[in-house]
Amino acid sequence: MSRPTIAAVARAAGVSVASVSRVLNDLPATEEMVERVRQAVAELGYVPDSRARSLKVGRTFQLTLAVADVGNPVYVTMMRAVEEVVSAAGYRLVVTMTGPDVVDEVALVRGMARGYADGLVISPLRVDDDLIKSIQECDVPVVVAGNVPARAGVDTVRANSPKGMALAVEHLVSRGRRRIAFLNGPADTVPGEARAKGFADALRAHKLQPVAAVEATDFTFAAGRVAGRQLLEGHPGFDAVIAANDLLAVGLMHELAAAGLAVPDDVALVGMDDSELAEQCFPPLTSVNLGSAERGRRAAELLLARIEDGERSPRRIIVQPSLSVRRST
Amino acid sequence: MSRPTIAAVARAAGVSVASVSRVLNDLPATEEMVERVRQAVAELGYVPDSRARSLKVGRTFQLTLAVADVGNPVYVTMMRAVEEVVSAAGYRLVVTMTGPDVVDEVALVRGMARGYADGLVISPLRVDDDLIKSIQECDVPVVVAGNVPARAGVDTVRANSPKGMALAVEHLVSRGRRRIAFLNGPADTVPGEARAKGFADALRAHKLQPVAAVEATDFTFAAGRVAGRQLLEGHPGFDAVIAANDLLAVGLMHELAAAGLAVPDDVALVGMDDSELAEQCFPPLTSVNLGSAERGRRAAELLLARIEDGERSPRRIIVQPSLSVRRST
DNA sequence: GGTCGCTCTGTAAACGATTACAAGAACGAT
DNA sequence: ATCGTTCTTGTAATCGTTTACAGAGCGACC
Repeated sequence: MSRPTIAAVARAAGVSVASVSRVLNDLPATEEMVERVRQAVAELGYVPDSRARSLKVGRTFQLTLAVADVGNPVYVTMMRAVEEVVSAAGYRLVVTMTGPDVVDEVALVRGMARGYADGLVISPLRVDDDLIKSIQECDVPVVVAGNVPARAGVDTVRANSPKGMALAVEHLVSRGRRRIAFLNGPADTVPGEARAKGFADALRAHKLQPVAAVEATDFTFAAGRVAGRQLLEGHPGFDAVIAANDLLAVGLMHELAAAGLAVPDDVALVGMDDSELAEQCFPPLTSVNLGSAERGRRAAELLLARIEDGERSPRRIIVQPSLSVRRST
Repeated sequence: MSRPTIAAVARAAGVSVASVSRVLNDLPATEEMVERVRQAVAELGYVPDSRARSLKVGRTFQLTLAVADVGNPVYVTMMRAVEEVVSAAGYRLVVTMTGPDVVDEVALVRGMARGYADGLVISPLRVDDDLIKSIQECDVPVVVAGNVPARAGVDTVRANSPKGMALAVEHLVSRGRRRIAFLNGPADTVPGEARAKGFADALRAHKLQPVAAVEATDFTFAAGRVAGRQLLEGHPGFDAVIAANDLLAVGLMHELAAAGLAVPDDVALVGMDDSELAEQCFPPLTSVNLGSAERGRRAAELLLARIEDGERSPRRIIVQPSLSVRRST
């Protein structure tokens, strides 16, 4: 009833299990042996049990990418990049969603230990000591796509949000805008915090005062609409808005339209992430490219390198941003 | 150096491995035993090896969802729905990308056998005999979110594309449009074929002639733009377009704008899938809701039920569409 | 007090693969 | 003919769990 095991194949072929295993793993064997085993395998439709295999050899040839929200198109970009690198290296990529809570992430990292995958790329929204501890204790390599303290001693690849903010502000200023508002995501998240600080610094560098700032409850379209409405009600005097990601920007865009404000004529709008959505929305959104594809690629490479050599000193890579100018500014 | 095993815990606690296992699995044991084991586990930071565990118990408590393209927002909806159901049942969900080729799907299904997961939901773009065969031979349950022949005898959940097309056409007709064009995806895919047929039938039912039809090379935004351009160049005489999915519709929307045509005044536009993108784009897109969330949910339920009882007769569920009317019509 | 029954714990056999080791075969050289 | 080398194959140990089975302890009942 149940699927054949290697023992069944051995019996059918009239050889030992060791020989079957050898043939299957391309170890030296005679023509005839190969032939007999191949035939028995084909006949029985034998497929090796990867659990047993990985128990013995200690590797699963699976890598995991954990992201908070698959609905965020920036993760799609990252995912594609990671997938490309790891599959070229002979691994299978599996993606899991963690949700916005840090406890889920900790549970994931803990559970990852021993068995599910040979490594993990995680892009956490919020970072706390528990998470860092669980990463350090994890016995499979973990690389963080995001910002964790250097003293944590883990491989990281992160974006340069402040520089990205500077690019956005500079661009708006060059377009003649001076009254710049800020639509942030939750400030208690890693990107939220970084972007708030980056925004403040960038304005200061241009000797500008922030006109208004609101915080959305999430980095989502729906939260962007709600927060966008707040922005419009509270502080109507801006001529440009920078949003902490593209989803928020697009949410705001809808509220601007509802309020009868034209983009970019009345309000110029800059998003962040330069995700597919920036291209797809209308008008196409000027967006700060924080290098999500490159971050994904580098993170994957870091992971593979660490799997290769667990003793190498941790690297911290910072990917530089660029600006994709489109019609919204 | 390496992580502690159950034997190390047993040694540290001064008990047998069986007792440790029992405590960990909540089988009856004395207060004191539980206490000693718990302590040793905490001390050593022991985490059971899930490979060994699943080798023994024959289950991994992982389920896989395989989709062609994570960039397509319709899969995001489906993913969320599947995730909700399976995690409520105590499984972890992993997502893998197959790419557009059927050979990748076959390889995935074959490889899934024995070990990686306890079940699979697959949403194939293209179906051939090899794929069906691999599904039938797979020794973990597979449910297909899509259309496969009934004689294949596999659990399926599919959308009712023809009915969806009928809704779209009906709606456009009620809005006074008669010159309806069709922007399809690749016709050699399962949804492409179904939608082409549905479109033809729906027009016939209203005694209308198709004004124009083009095929995009993919169900993507970029392909939608290219095909949208063809549509505009070749056949300018339409007052409405139905697109085979939202990404194509949005791609076309950009080309319409570039050509100076207003949506919905000059051209009414209907998408399909009612994904998040339909809400996010501008103007918001009227879209046929093919029930992706419900399909995901039902597919996950089917999978769980079959894991429970492998002998039940295969079900074929058809989810009915509805229309989400927005400003594009 | 002896026997029964019950509960708890330990020993050891799985699960299905890989692989170290040893034994046997083949073959050429002396 | 004997020996040594090389190549192939088989036997059995192993990976880290779970769990069937048996033994030990102990209170209760006749």
